[in-house]
Amino acid sequence: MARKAEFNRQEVLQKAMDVFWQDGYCKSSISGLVAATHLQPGSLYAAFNSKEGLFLATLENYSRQSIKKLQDCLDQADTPLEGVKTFIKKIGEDILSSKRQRGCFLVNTVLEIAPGKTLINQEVNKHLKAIESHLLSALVSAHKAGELSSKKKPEVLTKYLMVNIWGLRVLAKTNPDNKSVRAILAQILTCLED
Amino acid sequence: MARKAEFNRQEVLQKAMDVFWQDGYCKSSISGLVAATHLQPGSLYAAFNSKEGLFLATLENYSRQSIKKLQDCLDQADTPLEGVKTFIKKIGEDILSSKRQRGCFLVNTVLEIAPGKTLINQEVNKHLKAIESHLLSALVSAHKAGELSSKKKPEVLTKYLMVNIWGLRVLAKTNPDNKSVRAILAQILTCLED
DNA sequence: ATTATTTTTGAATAAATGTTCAATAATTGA
DNA sequence: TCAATTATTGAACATTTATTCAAAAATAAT
Repeated sequence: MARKAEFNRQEVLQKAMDVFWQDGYCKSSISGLVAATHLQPGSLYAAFNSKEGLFLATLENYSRQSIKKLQDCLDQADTPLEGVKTFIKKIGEDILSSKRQRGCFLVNTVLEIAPGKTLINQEVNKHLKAIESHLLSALVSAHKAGELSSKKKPEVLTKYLMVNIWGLRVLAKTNPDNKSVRAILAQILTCLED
Repeated sequence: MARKAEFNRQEVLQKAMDVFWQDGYCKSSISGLVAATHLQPGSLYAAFNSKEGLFLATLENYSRQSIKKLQDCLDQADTPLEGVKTFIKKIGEDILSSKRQRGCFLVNTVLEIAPGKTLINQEVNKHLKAIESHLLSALVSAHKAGELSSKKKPEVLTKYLMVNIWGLRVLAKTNPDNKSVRAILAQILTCLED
């Protein structure tokens, strides 16, 4: 017995995420978000409470998509280790192919938001840990399957890979040339090969 | 035949840098900078032209200090390779010791500012390349001195190390525990040891 | 058709933003 | 002492900001 919402939540989230991802939280204005989402301020606030609320929703949206990408790599690979390697290689391809260098939305956000116990900080760290945890379980599987040297500790390897992925995401923002990206990628992957 | 400026440029730059480094370019307000530097808006604008101008000056200030830190490591070490190792270890110590996790001012800035050909983007990339170039010459020296396996290419190694340093700087913003940082650091350093 | 309920609209609000500038103060050389 | 020159002050400016809300529109059940 009421009116239905006219907008598609997922579409709005995607549009808003594009804005936030491109310009960062602080520089993204409500008027810009209104233009991008084709929702009036009132509708935006009715649906997401605040600029921060909308931002948190887009962060969650991004995190979900990122984890799905990792999971797809793992699902399609013959072995866990191959899946992890493919995932990392894809990050490299991503850097080389995409024209606009937006890096990683989560990493951008960690560095943009001042350190502290704000909601945004808590949430973005939660999302980063979720990705790390998925990567870890893949490497634990690889370890158990004997794909990794028994000397290697999956926990350490995972954290090291996360640091390298983050570094690659920074690299993405510096207009790197193809050759460099490929060479760096090869160097990173060596930790999984011996 | 004129009045002297009352403020010390270096002190003002340092205070302004603290603000920008802590909160980012966008979120740092002129009123906050006025409070931190004890300069009135008019004086700030007379000295630096604009918020952007002041920011660029603090970036340059930071870059100069960073390069000096690297150079100090190299100067005090017995060999170029030892100097590079010390520099990287110090980044780890920095992460572990400092209470407020501000990461690296340059990296924060690359990720905050939207990609494009803005002055800020050009300058921050210039500063990052300057650091990379200093690191490269150290590794070239190490290579010539036989400290590095002749198979290794200093250029690739440098870029790889830069990516890892950037990744460490992101890590700094995620409240990492001591054990993780040390383990990651050890893993990174292996590329210089075999 | 009527009523109840929810969504949409978009103008209005108060606060904060970066920047300017005329007035004032301080210093220097003559 | 007196100009000349430069620095400092801080109020004022026009924008832009995030947010609100009363009115209007749309839907669903009775």
